[in-house]
Amino acid sequence: MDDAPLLTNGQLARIFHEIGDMLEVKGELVFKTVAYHRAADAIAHSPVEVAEAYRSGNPPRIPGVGAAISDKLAELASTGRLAFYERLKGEVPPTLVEMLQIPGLGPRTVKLIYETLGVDSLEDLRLAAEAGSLREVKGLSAKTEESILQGIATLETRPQRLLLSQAQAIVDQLIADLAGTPGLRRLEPAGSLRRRRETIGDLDLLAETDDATALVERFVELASVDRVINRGGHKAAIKLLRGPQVDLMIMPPGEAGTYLIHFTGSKGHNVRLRGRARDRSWSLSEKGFLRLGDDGEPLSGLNAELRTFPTETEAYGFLDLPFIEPELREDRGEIEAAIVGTLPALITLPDLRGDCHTHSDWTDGVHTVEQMAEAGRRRGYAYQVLTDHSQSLAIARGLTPDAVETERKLVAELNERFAREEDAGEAPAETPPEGFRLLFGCELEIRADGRLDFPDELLARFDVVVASLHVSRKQPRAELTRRVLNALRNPNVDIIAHPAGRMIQSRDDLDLDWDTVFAEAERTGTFLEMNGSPHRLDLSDQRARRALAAGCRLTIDSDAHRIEELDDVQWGVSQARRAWVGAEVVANTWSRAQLLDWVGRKAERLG
DNA sequence: GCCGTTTTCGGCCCGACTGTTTTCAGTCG
Repeated sequence: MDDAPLLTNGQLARIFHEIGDMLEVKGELVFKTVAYHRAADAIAHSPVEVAEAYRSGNPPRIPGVGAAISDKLAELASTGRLAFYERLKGEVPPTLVEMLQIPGLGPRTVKLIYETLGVDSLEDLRLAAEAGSLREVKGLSAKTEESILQGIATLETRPQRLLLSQAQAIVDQLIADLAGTPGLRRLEPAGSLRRRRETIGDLDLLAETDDATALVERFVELASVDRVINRGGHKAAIKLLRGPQVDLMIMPPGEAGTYLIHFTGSKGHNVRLRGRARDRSWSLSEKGFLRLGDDGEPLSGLNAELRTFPTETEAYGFLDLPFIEPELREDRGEIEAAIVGTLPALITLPDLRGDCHTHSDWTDGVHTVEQMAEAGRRRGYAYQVLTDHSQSLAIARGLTPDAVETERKLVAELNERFAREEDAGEAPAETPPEGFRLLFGCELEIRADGRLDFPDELLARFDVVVASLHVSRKQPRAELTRRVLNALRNPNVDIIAHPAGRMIQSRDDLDLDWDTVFAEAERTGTFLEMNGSPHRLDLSDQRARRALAAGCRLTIDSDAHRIEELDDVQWGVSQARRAWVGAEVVANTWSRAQLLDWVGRKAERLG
């Protein structure tokens, strides 16, 4: 059955999540359902193509996947189907599982409503709630009906997840709006925003204040609030108008360590930390560490012992762990690395000495070459590569070879002025000792037939060539891979820009043979870009980590089409940190001389 | 269903809020 379609990790994960959901509704043991969800997450995050590995007879060891689920994976890999899954779907109507998505409605209640009233779909549930028949079910009331109707409405208007950049803007605004609340000492974001995930669902805010009542009051009465989800003495949750849910948590002063860890997550990371605490006879929660007795329960009364810490570093230290950067807290090996002392030193924004991918109004950018260069100079860069599009990308008004020559002259003139100003001590104060230069490059289209968009003689005259693929994205894997390999093997191509060609939440990754691409990028010393545009973040964190493991070198670029977008490198740096990337493998942390030397010797490397 | 230099069986992370409740289950993060 090797001709059965090969399921992606995402598809496999969806199946196991669904199995977990169905078992929940069936009333199966909670730990069993959790095991399926855990396994699904692990498969989704696996760096290898799981189905492919199973089919080739080398099933990888995946934490959370034991004998039973491994058998099911083998069946799915070889036949594309799973008898157990088909049978479950016969027992539990899939529409019943949809009901779990309603906020506030869990498996127990869904099961209860199904068994009492026979309601098995969202639409039936809405009709039953409107007709007032849910209150006949024991334990449910008119209030429950109301909240279910509210939940269905929320579900129907649920916004997509926010891009990291959008979430950051909302949080910045909230923090500004809450600043000046009486007694407020400290207010900062936690959750997936702090971990710098590429998309964000809910927002989390942590506060220290002398007046919790005043802060909660002000929070739930913000002008941007759509409705208040809940409010207590020390926490509250709101839904913003046309925006996400925001959770506010108030910490006792001086005890932020475990609160920050708890509310930053991820869930998987926290579970691991609690297990480690329990191994040492402590129970870990956001409140701190509680000493456990011989019975495994926290000591109470006079014997109770609570340890709290003002900082995360001290809280991790209590578990004999070094501080773990938020971007690493995904339970993807960071705990193990922390234990043996091999956590990476992550790249930071100030490490960047240049930007290798920027545009101007000569093609599809907004600002002039000079404006873009001046902006890069004021950022303190030593270089910025101007990479306007090549001729065949008509939609971006790609440059002909003649236009390239004219633009080259303009760049040369600008650089002469920069050099004069540096010699005269008139350059901006931010200018580094090596000075600033606008390097001349292009964003070279990899055409549908695999050929490159400029002849080699012209390509050889650019300082840096960035190649990318915008057209015929739906070709079969072998075809697409051949196009990218052709670019990698060209002695003049220095960087592959946004290698996966994805747009977050709207366009899937190119179907490439990634292992082959990574191996060839490593062999030829061609950089793979981590594109900082918040819509792209391409390579993704997981792909970049694989590239790193394959020995590839990277760049982190803005792909700016206007001055303000030069700041987008910050999102690229976040993504790189999530991929365990250190500064040394990122080419635009190098000096201008090092970078130009490396790209100048590609022909040698090709042999 | 998964997992193990303290266990191959018996555990499996923790607490706040909500609602319908007279002491707690369900849900969520």
